[in-house]
Amino acid sequence: MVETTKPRWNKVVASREEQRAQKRHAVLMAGAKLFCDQGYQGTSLDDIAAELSITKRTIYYYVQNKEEILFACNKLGLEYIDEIAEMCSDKSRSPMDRLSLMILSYAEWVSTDLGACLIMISDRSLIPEHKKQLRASKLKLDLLMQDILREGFDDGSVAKGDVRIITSAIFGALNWLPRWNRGPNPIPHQYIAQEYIDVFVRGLATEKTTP
Amino acid sequence: MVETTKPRWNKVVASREEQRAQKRHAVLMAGAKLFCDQGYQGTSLDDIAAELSITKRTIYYYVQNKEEILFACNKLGLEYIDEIAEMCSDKSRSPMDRLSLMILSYAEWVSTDLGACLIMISDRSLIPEHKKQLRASKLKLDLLMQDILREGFDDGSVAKGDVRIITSAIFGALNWLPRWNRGPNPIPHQYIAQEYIDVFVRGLATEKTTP
DNA sequence: TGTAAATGTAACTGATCAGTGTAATAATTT
DNA sequence: AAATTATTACACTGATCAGTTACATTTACA
Repeated sequence: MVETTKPRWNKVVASREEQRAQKRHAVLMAGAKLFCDQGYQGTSLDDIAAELSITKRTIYYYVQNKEEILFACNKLGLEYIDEIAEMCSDKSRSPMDRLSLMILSYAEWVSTDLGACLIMISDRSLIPEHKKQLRASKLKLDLLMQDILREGFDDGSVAKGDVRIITSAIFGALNWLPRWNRGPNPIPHQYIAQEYIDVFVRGLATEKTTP
Repeated sequence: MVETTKPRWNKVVASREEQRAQKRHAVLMAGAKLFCDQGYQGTSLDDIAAELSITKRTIYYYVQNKEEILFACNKLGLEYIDEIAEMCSDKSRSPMDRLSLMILSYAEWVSTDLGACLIMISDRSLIPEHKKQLRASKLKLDLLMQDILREGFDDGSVAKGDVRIITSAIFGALNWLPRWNRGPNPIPHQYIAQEYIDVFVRGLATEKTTP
């Protein structure tokens, strides 16, 4: 029997403000994890409180309401998306290189609770204003990927096709990751990403078909 | 202003038993549609009733409870999975052919409400017994795809790789379809499937990289 | 025409759950 | 020590919703 240690507040030496921020963050992380495991509507604030061994009332000391937890998780998740986008915008690298980097770093991100939460949990529970705020950021990587592909078309390194569809295939494969590779013993995301890169870049066929 | 016609009962000449079956089916289809759009927990039986312009009480004339609707939808969805599996088991066709056929027919299936429902709605709301019943069938196509890939390895037509991961990439891309291609003007699934086949079979690179 | 199946009405139960009110008590800062 | 901040205990409201009860009405079939 394994003793499960409840992740209580992170007791550290820090200013009140810092502590407050850390504790709020702990609420968000617990939320993200439970939302992924049980769905947003399937997770009660008492569940989140129990996960942190605190009371529901305390949660309301850090957030206004449940929706704010989901929204804040999504905003946090998108911050890393921005980092990936920046990394993959470096035009000194070849399109294929940047595409591989994108798959690699996106696979890493989507394996975190915040990433998985953003991917798996529908934004239908967010208020319209928040939904709107997130939509643009969510599209960012998609458009960047499309740009990279077009550059690849232009310099001849990428076989032509419909960028929207190719992009949806790549992100679809990656977005599906948290649905089957969560739990106690996930396959390392680096390994998966490398296999995905292999499949998407070189394809399954051993021989190029003659057109 | 467009007049939206409520899809009421299908009034046809049929025996009592047939009508009963048809009406039950209508309940399931309405359920699948709404579950996809609003989630299982986000859909009330009153929603389903409203969709059919009937009362909640009538729904209970055709099903025992809400869970039964989801379970029945999933079982129906899996029936088509079985058909695909059979089609793609024809060993007289090449592995690559069967792989393409699989992508094509799976893309079609996942574009239906029943298919999308099975893919998008977590089975966590099902009772354990029902969950167990479905799990095996869900795995069927996955294992078949893995077999096809291994056959391709053996006859040299498919480049070697980790079958579990390759399979997850293909099904991931396809399973993601209903998340972005639902609504009033979906891109035809045949078109998407063909692009996916292109990507997965020949890959994105124009040149094979020298190992 | 009479019987059984099908559907509606409409109120009700019981459970869950988001969010609040309040007061008491810890812990931390000044 | 006093003031502020953090946390608990706990009961409560109001809403939603699955599932029920019981009766009336309609439709189809024999």
